[in-house]
Amino acid sequence: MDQPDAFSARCPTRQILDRIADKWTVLLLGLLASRTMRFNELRRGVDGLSQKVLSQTLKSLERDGLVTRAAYPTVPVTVEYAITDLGRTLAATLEPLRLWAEGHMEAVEKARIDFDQRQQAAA
Amino acid sequence: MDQPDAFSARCPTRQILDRIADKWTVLLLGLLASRTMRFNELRRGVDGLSQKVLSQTLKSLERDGLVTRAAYPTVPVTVEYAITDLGRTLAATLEPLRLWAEGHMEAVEKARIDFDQRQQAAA
DNA sequence: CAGTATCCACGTCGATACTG
DNA sequence: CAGTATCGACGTGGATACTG
Repeated sequence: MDQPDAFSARCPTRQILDRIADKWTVLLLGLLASRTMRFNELRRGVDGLSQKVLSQTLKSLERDGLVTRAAYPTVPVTVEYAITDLGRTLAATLEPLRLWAEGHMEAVEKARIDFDQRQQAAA
Repeated sequence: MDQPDAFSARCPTRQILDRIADKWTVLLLGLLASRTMRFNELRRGVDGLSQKVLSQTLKSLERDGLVTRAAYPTVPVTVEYAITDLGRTLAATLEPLRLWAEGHMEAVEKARIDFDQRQQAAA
């Protein structure tokens, strides 16, 4: 049987990589790794994330077995999102990514300025 | 001064996260981590990646200081893409992501089947 | 070989309004 | 509170053709 290989477009791994290598996935799993949260709590936790995309992303994460959704018949309804064991293993590999972005922000911004100046000089 | 915070839409970190949490970035840096490669070599190495998107992505990676581009005036022209030290630190955090996708592919696919069946049963 | 330029189909996203 | 439905603007991406 074939080895999983993300470099091959036909491998299901490719599609999974596309889903997990996603800004919102990184941030949402980052939040849920610390504790269970409600829908609007997540919405407030991730600035700039619309209700529609949050809803879509959570549904994908649930379908992929990364989070669970629990609805309680209170009035109004209460819904709790929790990370699964599988999701926790992913969150552990995603956290360094967020930390890299935060830690190397200045280096990247400097590189951009240098690059843009070289472009300017060439033109 | 503000702490970098990817959860805030205004922080530059967010934009950087958006660029690095990308399928093609993961795969391209994965290839370049092992050795310097030519344009068409990268194209062949990443199945399903169009010439246009490869070109765009490489330009972004170069601008962000993650890869370097060296053109040699041969006929026809030879262009070598190499990873930088900064890029290497990112590649090191991206590789676990690709490995996670490859390693947990079956678990995710199983979760999807289960989820879809529950949806079916509910409808 | 290593791109760029152009066109267009497509999906994604935000905004808005509505519901149990 | 936690969504869904609809719409329209937008950008992304593929296919194709062309260039130094």
